[in-house]
Order: sequence, then C-alpha cells, then structure tokens
Amino acid sequence: MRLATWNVNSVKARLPRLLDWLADTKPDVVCLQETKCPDGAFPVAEVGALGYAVASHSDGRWNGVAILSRVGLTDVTLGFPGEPGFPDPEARALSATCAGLRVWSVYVPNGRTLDDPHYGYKLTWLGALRDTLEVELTGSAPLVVCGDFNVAPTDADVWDPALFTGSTHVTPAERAALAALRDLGLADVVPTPMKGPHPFTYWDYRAGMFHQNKGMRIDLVYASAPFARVVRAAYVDREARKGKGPSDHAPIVVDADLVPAVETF
DNA sequence: ATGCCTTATTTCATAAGA
Repeated sequence: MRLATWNVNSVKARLPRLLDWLADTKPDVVCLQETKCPDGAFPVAEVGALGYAVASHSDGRWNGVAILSRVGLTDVTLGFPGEPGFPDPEARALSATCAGLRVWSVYVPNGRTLDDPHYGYKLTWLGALRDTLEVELTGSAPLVVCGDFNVAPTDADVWDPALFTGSTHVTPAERAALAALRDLGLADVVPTPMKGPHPFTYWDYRAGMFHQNKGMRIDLVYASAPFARVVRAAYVDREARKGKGPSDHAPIVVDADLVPAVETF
C-alpha cells in the first residue's frame, strides 16, 4: 500500500497540481488537510476519474480535511466525540477504514501565539484526540494518524530553533501533547528528506524560505505497531513544493507491505 | 535554478496561515 498525507492549502486552488501528482505518484490512500472547500464543492468527479473515492469534512472558508482512497473507503467518521471547538467544532479530523487500515486525517489548530486563546484550544484539542485514539487503539486493526500537526517534534525539526523562542509549534506543552500520542503506542514514521539533512514538510511562502531550505517538520505520520512494522519506506516529496502555484507544504509518501484486505479498483 | 506569499470572502481590504 502507498499512503500519503498532504496539506494542500485549498483543494480548489491546488486541483491541477493535485491531479497531476495523483497520476504520477499513484498513492492508494491520501489524507488531505486545509481543503478550504465548502460542503458539496469538493472535486469528487475529478479525483474519481483517477479511481479515488472521497470522504471529506468541511466547514466552509477555512480548515477542511479529506481522505481519498482507491482501495476501499468505509466507516467514515467526521470529527470525534468530545472534539473541542473555537467555539464550535471545526472540520479538523476525519477517519475511515481503507483496506483494513484505520486512517485518520487531522489538521491540528495552529495556536497563533502563546497568549492567544487559540493556543489553549490547540492543546485541548490534542488532548481530546489522544483520548479518542486511546479508545480506537484497543482494537486490533492497524491504525495511522496523518496530517498537519502544527508542532515540530524536536529542535531539529525547525530550521532555526533560536528564532522560535516564545513561539508556538515548539513549546514543551505542544511537544508533550505529541509525546502523549506516541505513548499510546504510535510510532513517528520519519520520512527521508530527499535533499538536505532535515525532513522538513513546510516552508513559508515568503522570502524564499523553500529555496534556502528554511523549513519545518510539522506534518507527521503516527503509526500503530501493526502498521509501523510493515512500513518499508517514507519520503518527503519536495518536488511537489517546487514550481508555479505550490502548496506551502510538501506531501509525505509512505510505502508499506500492507496487503489490501479488499478488492482494489 | 526550486527563486523571494497565498488563500478565501461579507473582495479593491481583511483575516489567517506558522
């Protein structure tokens, strides 16, 4: 199975690139974040023409998550029980079963600044996600949580740790929230960078950050043991960050020796 | 060269991103 996750920063604005990328990369399952796509406007027919079924969860202007699959897409759940809101729940989590794998696509709140209520929301949201995953992980099915976590797990995951002092994405509390997910038995599937020493997945659009490789690793793949043990390789597709009209995030592609339990189509 | 911000909408300005 080839699994991928990508914060596309608007599925509408990215559609031509997304379709080309799907045709070239041929993932079986794709988790998307920041689809920014109002209900009913998701390009279902366009990705369907490439063989993908779609589950999407949107709230209009911002946020939005989706899962594309060409190996089955069942038991779709929007959000999760007890999901915090700001003030109302947003479209930040979506789960489905694809070829026997329980797949989560998540877009963790940004947090904005340490003194902003959004930061507390971010921590509460991650805690609530942990509680829901704890319940799901009592099952025996392999599980993977993919998405834009908006947290750099270590100082090596930001291009200049000193510049992030006093900022979100790197605080002990945010990193502890990630550790609490790993403590459930989820393994961080660290992708190969393809270029340079750091597997960054995000580079700001401004000031030529990508071209100087001043990035962050904030998109993550957290795999339960039954999935982690069959992962063969993972890489950051930084080619997708190049050229005209890219997302500010690059996809992560994971290849695993997971035999689909259902027919492919 | 990969090349110096982009997206959405209550659009010609603002909010959000991280």
